[in-house]
Amino acid sequence: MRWTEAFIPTLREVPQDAEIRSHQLLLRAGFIRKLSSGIYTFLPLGLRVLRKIERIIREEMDRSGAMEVLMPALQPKELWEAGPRWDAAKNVMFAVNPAGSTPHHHFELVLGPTHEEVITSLVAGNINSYRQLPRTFYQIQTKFRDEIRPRFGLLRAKEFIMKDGYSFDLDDAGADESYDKMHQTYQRIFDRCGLKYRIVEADTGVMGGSRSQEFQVPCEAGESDVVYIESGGYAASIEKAVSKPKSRAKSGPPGKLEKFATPGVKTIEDLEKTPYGVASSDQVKTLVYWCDSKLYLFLLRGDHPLNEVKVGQLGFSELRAASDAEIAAALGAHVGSLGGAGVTPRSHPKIAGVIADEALKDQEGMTTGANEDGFHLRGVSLKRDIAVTRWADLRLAQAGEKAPNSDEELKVERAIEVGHVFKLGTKYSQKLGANVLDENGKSRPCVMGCYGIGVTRTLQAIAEQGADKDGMVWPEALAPFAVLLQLLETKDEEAIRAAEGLYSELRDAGVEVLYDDRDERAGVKFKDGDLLGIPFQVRIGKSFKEGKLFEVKIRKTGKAHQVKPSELRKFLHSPPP
RNA sequence: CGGGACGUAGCUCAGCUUGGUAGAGCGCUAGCUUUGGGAGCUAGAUGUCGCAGGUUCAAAUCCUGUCGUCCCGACCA
Repeated sequence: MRWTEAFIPTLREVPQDAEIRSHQLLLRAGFIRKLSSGIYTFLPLGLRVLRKIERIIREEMDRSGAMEVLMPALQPKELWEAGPRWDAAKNVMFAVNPAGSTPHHHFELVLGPTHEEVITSLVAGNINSYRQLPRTFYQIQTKFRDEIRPRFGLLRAKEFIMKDGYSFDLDDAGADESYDKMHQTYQRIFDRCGLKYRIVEADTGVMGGSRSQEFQVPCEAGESDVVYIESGGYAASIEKAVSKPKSRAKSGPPGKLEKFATPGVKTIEDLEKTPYGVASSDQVKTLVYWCDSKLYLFLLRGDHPLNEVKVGQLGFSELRAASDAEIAAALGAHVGSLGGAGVTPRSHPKIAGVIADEALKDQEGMTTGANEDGFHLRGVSLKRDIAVTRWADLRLAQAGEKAPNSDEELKVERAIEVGHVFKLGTKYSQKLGANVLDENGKSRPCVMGCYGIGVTRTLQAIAEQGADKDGMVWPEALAPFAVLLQLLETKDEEAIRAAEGLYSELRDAGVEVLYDDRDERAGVKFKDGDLLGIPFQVRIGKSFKEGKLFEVKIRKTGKAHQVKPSELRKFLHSPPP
């Protein structure tokens, strides 16, 4: 393609509404444009990259034996109401009706945020026998979510392209096999995309299910926190991560429970300071949450943050921190002086339970609030003084703690989630009637798995991971073009002839080439060329004029090489490192 | 939805405090010069100052409302 006939609106300056590198570069290089918040147009170059990512996904999904289908974006609301997660999903779905007149549907439509319900109902209606299993379907298409806060360009958009795969098996073992196959397929896909990524144990969230892993691309601009150890023996999302706590500053012997005055002390840190000098690890932190309309106390060691996702896993569906006023009404003290000691259903009828983190089990000599403003208790024994109704892992894993399965220190890094695999079980198939008869003639719900890749998000993650100070750097498999041919001596007849000739030759040979034939100064072409990130820049300029040589700059290394025209094809085929 | 910032030319932004003829750089058009890392000079075109009210002789500027955008948080692939 000739640049002078293409649509490549590059920007010299950083667009005002782009914060992170990849978003800025995609806009500046003319790959995408924003239509509205979280809604983007793919321009020709961006679309070429998108199509290449999709092609890799299709090839690998097909290789795994999955079959592609195309499902409707418009879906009946009733289908969702019949499914297992309407309450959670309705908050992110767009409802659709004619904009200009009164609705003429008998039912409402929604724009699909994902397609588990659709595929499950398809299978329910068309697969009846265990002989028709296992089957794995996939789709690559636009999905819609009314994100409460779109951000970072394609990373969190209202309209985005996803690959979703869905497996149906007769039994659990089969589902595990399907899951493992997809897990491998995902590695092949992301490897081919040239991404460095980490596979982490993950929470299943509203999807539900029993096994789940995320494919995370380490990157400062990411929205997920990933916990891992260098050796690779453990990696989990921050929501899921488990850790061994550090030992306490001074694990006290059983002592006498004693109340002492702490005027003005409101925080764990206040109590650490003189004159009190109580290490945070020797304190019990008391948090109060509304869980499904009941108040619960959550106790953790002073140096351990609460992981709200783990609280949700205890079986609560709605969770919200109690306000100071609500707490005062229930406990008789304000935040800063709260504690679990002496709290029982009889003494505090508004408190439905005291849930304590496992790290506190059997601890003695702790310090905690006295449920009386300005007073704390020391010598607290968890066993003796606090009526814990339930023990659980409530802790947010922290960098510097030890992994659960080794003595290696955990690290935490930001990452972009590009893929997620779930073993769903029978949650959807039961609810939507995707049953088959097994070999004994007994009806059983299919055991399902689902497997997502954020395609548009992956595109930006690749841009983010590959970028350098001059622009984007695309891997050869995904670059919008393989070669950028730059004519630099725009007034030199011989150079023009050589460039035109090379352009035809490369095209005839099936090389994807973008020919920068603009009447621009060399500097402009260099800057634009580096910005786009095409792997090879073949320059016809000074060295051609002087010695009939092409100059090939390899974008990744930044190195320029003088190449004889006759050896160009060979050079491009096997470039120096 | 809570907190913060912003909305002026295609893009990046100044002007607003202290009301008085709408600005710069880049880009665009034409010409001359220049020609290997976003050229120089000359001449041009380009604006409902987000929108709606209000205050005022007079509003980009002050006030109120509203819409939009971005950032932090809650939500999530």
